[in-house]
Amino acid sequence: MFLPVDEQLKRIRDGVAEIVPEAELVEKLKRSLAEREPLVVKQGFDPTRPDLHIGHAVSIHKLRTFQELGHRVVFVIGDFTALVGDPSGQSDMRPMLSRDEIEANLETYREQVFQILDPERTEIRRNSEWLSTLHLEDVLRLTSQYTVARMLERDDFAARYSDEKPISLVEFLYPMMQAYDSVALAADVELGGTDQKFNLLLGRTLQEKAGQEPQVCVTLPLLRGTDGERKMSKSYDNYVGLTMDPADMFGRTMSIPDTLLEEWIQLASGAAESERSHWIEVARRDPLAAKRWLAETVTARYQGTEAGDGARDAFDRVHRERAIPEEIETCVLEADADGTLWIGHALTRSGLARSTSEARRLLKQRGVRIDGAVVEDPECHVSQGSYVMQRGKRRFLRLLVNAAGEPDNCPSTTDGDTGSG
RNA sequence: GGUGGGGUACCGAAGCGGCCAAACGGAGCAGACUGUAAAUCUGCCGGCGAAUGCCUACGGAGGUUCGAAUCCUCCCCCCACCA
Repeated sequence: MFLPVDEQLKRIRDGVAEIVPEAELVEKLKRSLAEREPLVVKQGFDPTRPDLHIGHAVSIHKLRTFQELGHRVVFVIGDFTALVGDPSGQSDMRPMLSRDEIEANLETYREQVFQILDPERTEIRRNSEWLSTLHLEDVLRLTSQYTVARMLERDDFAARYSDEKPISLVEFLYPMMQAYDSVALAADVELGGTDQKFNLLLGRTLQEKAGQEPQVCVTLPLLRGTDGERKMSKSYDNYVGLTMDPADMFGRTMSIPDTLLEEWIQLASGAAESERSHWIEVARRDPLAAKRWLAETVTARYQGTEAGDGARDAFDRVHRERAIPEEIETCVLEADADGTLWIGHALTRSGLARSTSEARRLLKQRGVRIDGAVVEDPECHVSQGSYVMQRGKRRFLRLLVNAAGEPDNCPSTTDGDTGSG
């Protein structure tokens, strides 16, 4: 399991943005090899957002690499902040969670993370373990180890400061806490996105002050979301979730702009280097082909080869042949007393539209089809029976209209993403 | 503690007594085009089963007015400068 340092380094380097400082990593690897002692590699995660996406996966796969190289991976859940909440009030991004909620989220994390990491060799730790026992004097000592000016160097603080946006004092403590996690674990390596660089470096500083050997920071490129602009995030709804169903995974991947292809092939496909460069080349002359390969590969990576194939076929059906998908969800709705159902209500009650007003708009804009035919008349009623109802180009539902008296039964079409911000 | 500037819809930002469900951008949704997209163009974009209609909404609570996002009072919150 203990590969030569060169070999280890090569595998670690692949796809990372930066290793600071690389020379120290080499030293650590050498020592680890000589003493047969694995390195402690940590990364922190926010328990308030338990939905992992393929952007997170970039670094989790790198953790996996360390694991395969025989090192000790510690997955740190930042539950302490979530327990306390953010008293500054202006940030609803850090809601207070109960212990039960945190436990539930942790469970969700496990399921997703162990799609990638080896459960046998992954330690999951909560930072409340060591943070909740600190006394104010400990905290004061910590805060004396860093200066405000240096804090304000951090990109987002600098930006907010010059934009006259508030920065509460606790926010200075978040990076301190994350850095202290490294001290508590005596981490050798910390992983994170490039936007985490500041926090990772702070870990080094605090470790040094604590008399430890500072950790090496390994940053990974941020995967941009399906919009091709912003970093992937659930709150922008530009993400591909690890536990999404295969059709959605495939579809969302297909929707990325061509300009993003190279980046995604590089970071999200998980393919070998030679294969990646092949498809990057293909992407230049035949983006569609490359994108289909990418979508299939990404889907197969998390859902299995079969799911990848299936998703591709289903996608082709809908988008290339403009046929209806083979499998669509069924929604059973109760007819009104007169035995019919107004199409506007069918849209709302099935979840295809958020409100009757929206349904009406869609109808006006000829965005609704029943059994493949555009609904021209916004007042159209359907009688009892089975239909395929379609909103826009890609949202389908099998609609079953029942006699009055039977309750509605829809597979809760809630894509109600309360991403809050 | 003092002085000044602010809080408007998902976000940013106009409006400062009626013409305001609120300009304009962005996001989002639908349509056209296409290679799934992107770009571009068009339309929509608080809710309510037709609506020159009703309800809800411009930080919160009251008030003045025939009429308030706009004026007054008190409160809450944010920012800057000075201390």
